Amino acid sequence: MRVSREQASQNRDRILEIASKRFRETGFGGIGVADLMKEAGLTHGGFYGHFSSKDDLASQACAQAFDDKLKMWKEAFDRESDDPIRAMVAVYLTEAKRDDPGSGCPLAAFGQEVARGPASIRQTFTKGVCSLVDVVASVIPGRSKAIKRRKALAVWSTLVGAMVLARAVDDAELSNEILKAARIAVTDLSNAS
Amino acid sequence: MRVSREQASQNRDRILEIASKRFRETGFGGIGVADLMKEAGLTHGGFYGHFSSKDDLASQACAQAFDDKLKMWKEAFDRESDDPIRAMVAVYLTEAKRDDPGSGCPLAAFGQEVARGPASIRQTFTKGVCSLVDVVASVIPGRSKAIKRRKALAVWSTLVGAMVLARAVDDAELSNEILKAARIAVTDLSNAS
DNA sequence: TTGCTAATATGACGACCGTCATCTATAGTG
DNA sequence: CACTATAGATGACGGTCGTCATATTAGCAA
Repeated sequence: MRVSREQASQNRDRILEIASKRFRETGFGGIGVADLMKEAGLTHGGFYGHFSSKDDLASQACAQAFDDKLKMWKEAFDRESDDPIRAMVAVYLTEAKRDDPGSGCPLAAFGQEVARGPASIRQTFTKGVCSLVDVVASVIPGRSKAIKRRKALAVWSTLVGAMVLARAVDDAELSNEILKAARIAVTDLSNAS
Repeated sequence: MRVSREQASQNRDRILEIASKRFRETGFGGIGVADLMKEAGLTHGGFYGHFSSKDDLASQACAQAFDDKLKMWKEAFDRESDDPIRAMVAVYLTEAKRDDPGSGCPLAAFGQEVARGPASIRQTFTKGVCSLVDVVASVIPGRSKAIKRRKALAVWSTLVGAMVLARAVDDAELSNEILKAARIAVTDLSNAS
């Protein structure tokens, strides 16, 4: 069943897109190559024509999630030039985002698994962190570059921690409480001296 | 090879202790029942005499990690009654803790996996979160109970997010930077109006 | 149109893992 | 001391998963 070069390229993109979403939902170990391919409308055999291993796919899927989010935040900050951090918090720390990890933040989805995973994925993840930190640092109010960067790191830490805890917790009320507390904390942090 | 009741009870405790440590290092899925038992000096066969399933062990190991940490923080806050949050940050957000997840915070170790895991573990985790939040809320300076609780939730979010990111990242300098930024942010947060 | 190549399908292999049945030897009991 | 209940050992079963060998089909170049 050979397909056209264009079709094959589209298939590859489709696999990546699906993997990027499903890995965020289930973790890298939570879904297998065969299921991923089935969701892309293919069988597992052709996988290794596109990727050299599952780790290779994981790394590329992770990179794509970061690229998407990087673009998203850049555009959001271009639109909301006054109080961008308040706008960011209002988008990030929502129940909707909490309940839809598949289209959400790769930091909150992959962090712990990346720490235990292979070097290739850690590299990709680290690059993604740097990019996201830079984007936020560029819109943080502050006197010096160093302070802006320091605050951006703290903002991401709080966002990620709150999202991780809000997703892990069993109690909807507590979960919402966590999101709200972090919204206030991040806003205060970015506006503090 | 029957052993004394006391010995059997010690064996059970030993399995739990090892699981609590190794699960924090590798995640629940990162180590198998057989390896866990081998580290306890036993074979895999006796496992189901002590626990009804691996999930059961995971839940109990998670609970034990929370109990340990709860006791640890209570004692620490009893000793350091002035500026307890500064003391907490100085203990939690260190390179040593980052590099030794096995004896570290269950929130930073299990969060993402718990969110995707079975209900039993989520329940245990949620109870642990509540306890840890309460302990920190009790030592946060603040006017009202509600504010103290809100700040405690934000403190934990920042601590967990910073630890997750610091562990995931490949670059030692960036990792230390994250820890430092979070130390400052948490201290400021607890002292803010 | 013909022949070659590339993309995917089918199927299998080996490894790992959770769980359980069965066996054994010994601690606890009378 | 004899009996029995039980902790643990041995080994196996079934399922899942990553990976690869091979077959098949059709795009693409001559």
